[in-house]
Order: sequence, then C-alpha cells, then structure tokens
Amino acid sequence: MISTATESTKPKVATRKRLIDATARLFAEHGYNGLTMRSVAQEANANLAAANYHFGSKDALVLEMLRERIQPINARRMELLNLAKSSNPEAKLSTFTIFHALIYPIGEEISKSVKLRSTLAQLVARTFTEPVKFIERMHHKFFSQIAEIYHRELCLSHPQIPSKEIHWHLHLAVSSMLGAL
Amino acid sequence: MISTATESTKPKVATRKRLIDATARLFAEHGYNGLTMRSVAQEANANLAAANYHFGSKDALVLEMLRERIQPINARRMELLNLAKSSNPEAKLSTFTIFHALIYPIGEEISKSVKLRSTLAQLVARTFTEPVKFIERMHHKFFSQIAEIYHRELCLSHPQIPSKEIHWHLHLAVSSMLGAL
DNA sequence: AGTTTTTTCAAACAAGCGTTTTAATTATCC
DNA sequence: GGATAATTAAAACGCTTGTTTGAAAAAACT
Repeated sequence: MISTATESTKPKVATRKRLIDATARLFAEHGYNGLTMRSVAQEANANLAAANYHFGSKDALVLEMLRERIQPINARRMELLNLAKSSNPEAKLSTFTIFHALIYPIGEEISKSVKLRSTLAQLVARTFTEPVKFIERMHHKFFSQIAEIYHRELCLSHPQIPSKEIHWHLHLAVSSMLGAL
Repeated sequence: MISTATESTKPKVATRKRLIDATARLFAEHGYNGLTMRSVAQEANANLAAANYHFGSKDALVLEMLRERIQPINARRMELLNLAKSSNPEAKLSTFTIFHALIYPIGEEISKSVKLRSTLAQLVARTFTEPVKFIERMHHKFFSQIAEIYHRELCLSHPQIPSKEIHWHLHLAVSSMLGAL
C-alpha cells in the first residue's frame, strides 16, 4: 500500500515517517554507533523489521534521514541566493548577502518546529564528529556541492582574493558556526 | 611479573602502556561505542584478554586512559595557580592569570609530544560529545573538582560579580575553548 | 465480491561484542 | 635450579547487533 491522499479517516502517522523521526532523535543523542535498529523500532512504535523493509539497511536509514533533514535547508539557501542575484543581475553580491543565504536557512529550519529545535542543531553537529566512513561519504554527497557553489560565489564577489584563501575562510567560518551550535 | 628497572635487555614497551596508547588513539578516532576490545588488542599487538586482565573491563580501561591523559594537565594547572598565589600572597589574582593557568597547560601538553598532538585535542573534544553515561560520570570525577577550584578563585578575584554569573561565564569560556579545539 | 500488492509481525540467522575460563608461558624470588 | 607469582594465549561463554525469512494482516485495485 502506498499512502495516498484518499486516506483521511486515520490520523496515524505513516510508519516510514515515524521511523525517520525516531532515527533523528536517537542519532542526535547517541550517534551512529549508539543507535540500534531495535531502539529505532521501539522509539517509532514499529516492528524491528520495518526499518529494513522501508530503507534496506541501517546505513540507508540514517543517510535518508540526514538527507530529508538537510534537503530543505540547502534548497532554501539556493532560493535566497538566486533571489539576491535576480534582484540585481548586474552587481556582485555582497559578502553579507552570501553568508546570510548560507546561515539564515538554518535558523529558519530550527525555529520552524519546536519539536525539531532540540535535535536539529545536535544533528548537524553530530554529523561532524562522527568519524564513521559513511558519514564522510555523506558529507561529500550533501555538502561539497553546496560548498562549491558558495565558494564560486565568494570568488566572484572578491576577485582580488586568491581562490585558495577564500576556500579556507569559508571552511573556518562554517566550522565556527557549527561550533557555536 | 611486575616490570621493574632491572629489565634492561628488552626494549619492548610494557603491554599495559601499549594498551593505554592504543585505547587513546581508537577512542579519539571512533569514540566509545566505536572502540572494541578486539581493535584495542590488535592496535596494541596484544592478546584480546590482556585488556581485561590489566584493567578489568572496557569501562575501566577507557576511564583509566582518560585519567592518565588529563591528570598531568590538571596537576600543572594547580601548580601554575599556586605559583601565582605564592608569588603575591596578599593580592587578588587577575582574571588573566587565572585563565592562563586554566588554558596554558593544555597547549603545553599538546606541544609536548608530536605523537600525542593529533589525538589529545580530539580526545578531550570526544569527551564532550560522547553521551555515554560513564563519560558523564567521568566529567564529574575529573573536571567538576578543578572547575570548582577555578570558580572559587574567580569569585575571590571578582567579589562584586554574583557567583552564579561567574559560574556561567566560566562554563561558556570553557565550552568555547573546547569548541575551538 | 475476489485478487493482488503492500505492509506488519514474530522468529530466527550469522557475526561481532565484552567477558570469563583454563592452560601455557614467562619473569621473579629464594 | 626450583618454587611461586605474574603475564600471555586460545577458546569458549552469553548477549546484542543488523539482517533475512515466511507467513499473517491490511490496503488497494478491478
């Protein structure tokens, strides 16, 4: 069965979403190694096999959860960036504008839901302290792309500064930001 | 057999020390849950049962490793603090002096050995991101004592500021410091 | 309605975990 | 050198892990 809009009588949240939410909470609190399929199943009030049925493996489950949490932030970043560019097609973007588009969506997403507030920040932070291999893959998958976009934008904005130097400044800025979380 | 000074022919490092060092490396890289007795044994070129023989349990092993790593830092802190106090018994200590005695020993210890350089910082940082219960116990055991000493010293130095406020400032300062690592 | 697809559930699997046990080996002391 | 204590080594112990299986239940579709 695929949940469609026709179901309206039952207010029960789809199992898939309950699993993702439970995974987010437990990952934020205990990290990847501390998170078990059984703990996820219990937290989500689902069967042990449910997670493997819906996502295939523990790796895929956590990866999908991170993707769903980070996706809207990155989408909003691009939106803000393109908005700024289209409002003034000729001029270069200011540093403030670029960093605003980078940072602001995080705050937006955190404020959006009180329930998520306690976990989203920890979630992103965990992502940078978990040395597990698949997390590194995930970094490349979800972040390197958007990092490159911002790097290019900053280079356009400051053509007199070497690209390499901008790279390090961006790196440092993001690290500090995450450290503050 | 207890390793004494009489052994001079064999340059082989004592198993106990090799286990502690291996534990430090693996704990810094993989965290508590990611560290296994088997990986420690392999990294230390020792038998699986060796760690349990020398330390009793995994908990005790990691705890002892942290104790040995943090002990010299805390000892040096007290040394610097007492040195400053004895050099000028009457006057209050300056804020700089107090924080210098708090922070400087960390840098000293990190610079002391190039081998430790890559792990000590990560080690302390891990200590604050690992939510495992025994790590919290360890915080209380190794840090709350020295934190209290510095809190008292700061209160003496700034009698006009409420104790509670100092507590939070100290907390924030230490957090920032560790974040920077 | 009946049929087919999708989802749940309980049980089991092999693999890895910390720990214990028992015997062999090594160092230390007299 | 022989007795004694300390250390190493291999194997096994229960237990938890992620994953798979096969049947039951629910939902969707015609």
